[in-house]
Amino acid sequence: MTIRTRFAPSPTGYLHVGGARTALFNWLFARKHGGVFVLRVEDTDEARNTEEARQAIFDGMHWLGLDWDEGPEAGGNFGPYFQSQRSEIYDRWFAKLVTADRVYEDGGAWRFRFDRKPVTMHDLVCGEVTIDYRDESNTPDMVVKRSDGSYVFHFVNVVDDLEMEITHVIRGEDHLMNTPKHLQLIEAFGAQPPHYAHIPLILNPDGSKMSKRDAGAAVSDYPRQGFLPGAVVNFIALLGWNPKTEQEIFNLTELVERFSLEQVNRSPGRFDLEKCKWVNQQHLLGLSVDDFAAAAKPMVVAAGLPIPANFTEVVQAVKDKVRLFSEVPAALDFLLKDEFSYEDEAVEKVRANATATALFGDLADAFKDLSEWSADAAKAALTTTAQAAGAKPGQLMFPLRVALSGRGHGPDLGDMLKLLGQDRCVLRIRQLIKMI
RNA sequence: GACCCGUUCGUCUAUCGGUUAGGACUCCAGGUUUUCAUCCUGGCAAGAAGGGUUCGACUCCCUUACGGGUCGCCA
Repeated sequence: MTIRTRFAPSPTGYLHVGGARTALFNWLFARKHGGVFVLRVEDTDEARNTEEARQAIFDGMHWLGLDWDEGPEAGGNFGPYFQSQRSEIYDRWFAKLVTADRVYEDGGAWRFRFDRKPVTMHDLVCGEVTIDYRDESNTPDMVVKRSDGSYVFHFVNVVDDLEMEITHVIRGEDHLMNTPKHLQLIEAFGAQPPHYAHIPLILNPDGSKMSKRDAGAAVSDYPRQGFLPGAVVNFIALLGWNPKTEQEIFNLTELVERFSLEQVNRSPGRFDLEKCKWVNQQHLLGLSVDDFAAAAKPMVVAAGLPIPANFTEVVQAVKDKVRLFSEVPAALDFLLKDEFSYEDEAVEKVRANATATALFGDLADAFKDLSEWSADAAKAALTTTAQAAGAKPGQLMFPLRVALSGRGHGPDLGDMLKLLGQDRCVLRIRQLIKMI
């Protein structure tokens, strides 16, 4: 039996991290078992569907690297994969309900008559859950066909999972109470239900439900902020699932190898952006300089900074010092232009450093007198200047860093000396002298 | 309100009756780096509460509290 999973978003808003994780778990499960991952668009709500939303969801899936074997763009033998194009199929299944006398008209709509008995589901994550349908007040017969003739979610969702031969339905816990309804429908059809696995929801840092507008909610924000897709996948995979090892950084292949539904947690997790950034940094560390430069370039351009011929070299200097691509422009702006800001705190430290204030003039002169400029030559000049005054070279290094970059943190000093060149270094030291 | 599900450091989590309750993020303190970052070491920090069961409970059961979910001609 081939395992078949599906992700079934409705195009009524952007792809959010909860949906992305649901898609990811379905994808991982299918890949892990050599199965098929289906994308189905649940666009039965004509009033709320938008083409933009549909596109945003596809873009998000592509960006995350979650390719689907069947569905829009991919084709397949169980199409069409847009529910709006499957009316005839639904009509056929609805007729079965009519024949079996399981639906009745109510105000122009059709309701499904529940079997009044306890219904137990065997969830792969939640275990056994029983809902008692004898309590009619709590489980009123549900509408399956609207008065305008269209079908509602519960009906089309169940029919399509059956029609598309889905073997495992992995979805958010918000669907847990829907499942007994779906089981009743499937029983009325005389069909075999798929396996179900309900995964816990993702919450905001404060524990409230994560929804539109919340920070980190939209998948489309991640490329904008300079996250790597692999890092986002890594992070959301670990939210509600654990690999039973102390390793925390995984690529997609490793996640596929390790994934299993038994290791999915039961309780909702809060989204911690700080840890997500850390995961991103870990992934960034493993990137080649060329790949890093290519990804950072658009950010630098967008910040209005010039792209020099030696851009890759410049980027190399900050590569291992940022957690996000979006931090790159601010991290190297002083290397690409002469106007940059000074951090008060850093300048204050230099001002308080008597050795620096006393020797800065000599250092600028020593730099200016060098016939050949290189990081090593400049460092040698710094050492000579310091020792001539009976000071340690190290005492001048932080002040020099501030003079060259305006800040206390940044690239390696040697990289800055080399990239800025002789004239700029002399100029910037003299500029700082004036400020202190 | 009714019905479901859940509850270990601030956060993500390990533990499947016997542990000094482990790891990671964050934060703090050292060290490495003559500078910055990386990195290394150390530290702060947890079983919601109350009852049982048991020789023994974070682990099993009950109650309460809290959190989340669901109760649509939305999906």
